[in-house]
Amino acid sequence: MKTYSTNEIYSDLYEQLINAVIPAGSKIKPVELQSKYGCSTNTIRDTLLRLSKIGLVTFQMQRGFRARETSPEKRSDIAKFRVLLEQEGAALSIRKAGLDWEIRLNSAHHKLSHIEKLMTKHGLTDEHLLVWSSAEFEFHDALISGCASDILIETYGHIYAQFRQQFVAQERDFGANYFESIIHEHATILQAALARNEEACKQAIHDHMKRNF
Amino acid sequence: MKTYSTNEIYSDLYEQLINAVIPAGSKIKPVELQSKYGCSTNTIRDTLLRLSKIGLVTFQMQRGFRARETSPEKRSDIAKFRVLLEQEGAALSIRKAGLDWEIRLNSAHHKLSHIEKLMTKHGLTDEHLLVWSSAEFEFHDALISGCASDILIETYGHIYAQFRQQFVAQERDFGANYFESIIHEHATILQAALARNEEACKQAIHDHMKRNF
DNA sequence: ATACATAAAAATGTCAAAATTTTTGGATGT
DNA sequence: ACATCCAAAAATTTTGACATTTTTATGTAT
Repeated sequence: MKTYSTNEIYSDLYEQLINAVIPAGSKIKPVELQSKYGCSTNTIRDTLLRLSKIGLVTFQMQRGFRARETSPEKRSDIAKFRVLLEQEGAALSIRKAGLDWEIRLNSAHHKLSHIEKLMTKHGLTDEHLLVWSSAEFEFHDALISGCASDILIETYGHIYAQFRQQFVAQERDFGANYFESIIHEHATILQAALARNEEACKQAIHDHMKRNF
Repeated sequence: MKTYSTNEIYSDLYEQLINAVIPAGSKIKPVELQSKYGCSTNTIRDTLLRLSKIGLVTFQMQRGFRARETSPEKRSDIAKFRVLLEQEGAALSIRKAGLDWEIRLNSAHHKLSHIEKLMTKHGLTDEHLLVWSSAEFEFHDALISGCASDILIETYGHIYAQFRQQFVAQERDFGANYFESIIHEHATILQAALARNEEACKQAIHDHMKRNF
């Protein structure tokens, strides 16, 4: 039986929350996870408190932990807030960042684009989806990485994670043209960013997300 | 000797961090707080993890806790980010909120205004500053309270706390005209909000904060 | 002096048990 | 049937001891 280090417990729970293996809104009881991870309930509690920092888990005194609730309103809320942060981060990057940012962004898009092509050619395995998921984050993260605001980047990371948590369980109808749209949207964002066109980039970010409003 | 409940420990540490009694950047060792609060180190650890959620405390595995660092760059960063969130929250409120929001905002301003008048008449006791501090938050919180975005309101709360932490220790030169300016700025924000003038309100929020950029 | 290795001390993390609080399920009365 | 109360069960929180890791202090070689 596999033994887990604390960091592995954290990562594992993170993954499960992001991918709705632990469904949004469900109760999380340290006692039940204890046996799986082979540690004390206290270590689980500790880890869940750390996960509550990024908002994947909610915590109430004497009432324990839950995977953050979801609802159509909450999804819309998160999506709109994500747009606000990403637009600001991208605009600041366009205004202030240098060549290194362009290179970072370009390379992140290249990687993402590569995976997206694979996914349209062959089907969508869970494996692929996992790789895509992290590549997509890296692209959006790169987009705002030139904004010179640590707090914006930090917050964006939390919100992106929550966004995943809220949406992953929902849209299981990845039609073929779903990914075609996404691919095009990412390209549009990249183009506008590299052209240093603030308004076009904001618009592209908005369009990328508007299906989730 | 006073005994503390866990919630009191949380509040007490919160206050100390907000008011830089625990200076920004300083190490926080559970063992040292244990005797003061009369509990085990683990309870302190638990509390500090909860405080790290709102960003007042940073945590690194195997390296414990620190009050969040400060620097001119970080202060500027937080101030600008706060403006972004508050502008958006206020704009959304202006667009969407109803009469109840206006009443809430007006009453929060009334309370704040009352305290501010007291402060200019009599001097600035620490007592006054504490009351003012919470009234100021309530005003800004009321301003964005009609935005219908839980995540924005939640995040704003965290950022406001961090803002306080970053700035309280710094500007100890509350000149007489410092508070006069603040009073005027709050009034300007209120006026623009009640007039449902989005652009004027955003401008007023920016002007209120720009000394901190 | 500087750098490096090592031992001692301090701080942090993990655990299992005990204490506290909340939740559950059934009995009672309206 | 519905609400209320109570006791049992379950879940959560706190504790103090122990294990691990990091930091500090000291000594040695370059």
